[in-house]
Amino acid sequence: METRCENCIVRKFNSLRAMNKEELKQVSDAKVSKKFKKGEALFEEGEKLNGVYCVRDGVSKLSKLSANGKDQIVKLATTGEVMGQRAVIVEEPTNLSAVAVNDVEVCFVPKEIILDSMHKNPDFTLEVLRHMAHDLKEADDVIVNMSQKTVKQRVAEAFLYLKNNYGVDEEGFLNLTLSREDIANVVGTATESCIRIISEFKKKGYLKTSGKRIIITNEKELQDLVKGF
Amino acid sequence: METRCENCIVRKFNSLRAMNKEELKQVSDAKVSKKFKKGEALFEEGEKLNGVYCVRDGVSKLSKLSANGKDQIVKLATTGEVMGQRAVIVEEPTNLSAVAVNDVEVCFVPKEIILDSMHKNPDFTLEVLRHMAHDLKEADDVIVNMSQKTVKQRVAEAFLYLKNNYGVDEEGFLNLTLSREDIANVVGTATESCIRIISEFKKKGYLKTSGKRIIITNEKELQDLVKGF
DNA sequence: AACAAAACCTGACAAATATCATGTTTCCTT
DNA sequence: AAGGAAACATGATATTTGTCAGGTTTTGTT
Repeated sequence: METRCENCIVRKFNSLRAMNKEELKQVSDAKVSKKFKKGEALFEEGEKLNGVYCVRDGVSKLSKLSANGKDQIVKLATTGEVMGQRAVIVEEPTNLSAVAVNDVEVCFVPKEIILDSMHKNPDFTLEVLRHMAHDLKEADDVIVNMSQKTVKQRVAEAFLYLKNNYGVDEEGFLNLTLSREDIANVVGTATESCIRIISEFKKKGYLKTSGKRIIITNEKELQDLVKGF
Repeated sequence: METRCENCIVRKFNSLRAMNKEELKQVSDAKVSKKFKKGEALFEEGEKLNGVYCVRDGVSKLSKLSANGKDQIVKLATTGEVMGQRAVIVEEPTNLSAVAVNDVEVCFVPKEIILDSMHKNPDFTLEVLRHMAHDLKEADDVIVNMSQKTVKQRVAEAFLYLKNNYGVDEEGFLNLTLSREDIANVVGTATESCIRIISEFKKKGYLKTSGKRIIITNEKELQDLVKGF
């Protein structure tokens, strides 16, 4: 397995691609590889992060606990993404928890290296800024969806999102399998409501399930539903 | 009125404070002052922005149109804040519209100057990054509020927000007066529901109104409500 | 001051969603 | 393979919220 950041493909997808050779060498020398099993927490809301987590493999859910005790999943972080950036930049405790959705492998990069590069290399800083600008736009979109779309629309959208971002296997099953509870927490609804809607989608022939694995059988109808038809 | 950016107090509150003398001179020479009356649009969703808007005075609402034709207000931008940054950085059309809530005065700064400084001055870029990181955290909080709190809680929270951020006048009236419709669009609910909740708050003695001006008469109860008591 | 337009308000009702209770299936551990 | 825990599922019901329809008040303009 590749252990030098300079040669890591994952890096191509995140802001580390704007680093120069020396910087990458520093990162490579300081980074620590960590593995987490499905369900384990990488870090918890309120924790001080001593670095960022560059995802090599697997998916993590970034969530925030609400006053009523429910987790709201704000984002799913995948191979190539960097977690914990925000907290490191503003030097505050993180506002989100990260939990492995499946087995996850990350490279932990100490914050000093990141902050140092930011002061010295404007291209890197700008690249981080672009990524954050992108995240902010996505967050705006989520806000609008949450407040203006029905739960049914949001569930439909979640499945389309899973298909578009993680794809399907040979049989057509979604590559990323989330529990009903996780889907409910993405969508911001009660688990029972989420299950009920999935049942309805099955009855209408939009979805098929086998255990917890899911096939989208009528993508068009789901899209129309999201659009409000 | 002060027209040189170097001496502008407003700047102290935004990322322009990280600019050096020369950069500020450039900004100052290139900037154009613009005024907008209450209700006028500074820019519209989908528009290409040729620069950023530094708010000198007044408040604007940043909103996004949803599929069902309702505006969702994502943020209120006040004196000292910079609008349009995100779109300029990623060089995409803006995802938000900006409309003046009261009479607004801004300085328009051409994007070339901003982008140029970002490439040359890492301190400035980092400062912009910090502001964006802050906005992103706030957006995360809004997402959680939207999905996990009731409309009543969100309305209560909106009033507390207005008090904390814009203060009250000598008589105790909130300095920033929003229409019921605007409040509904901040909170993500129907205007009628918003009005009903305000009426309820008045009956319970949490609020008093005079025309569209509002006094919070029982802040504690509103806070408890938000916390879920 | 008169008028129109916009904003505000309320009631009645319908729809969406949460909650509680309970049963079934799946999955993991031994 | 058995047992138990967790996840999934569904019904009954209560609550929340949206919608429509009709008012009243406020505001701005002539």
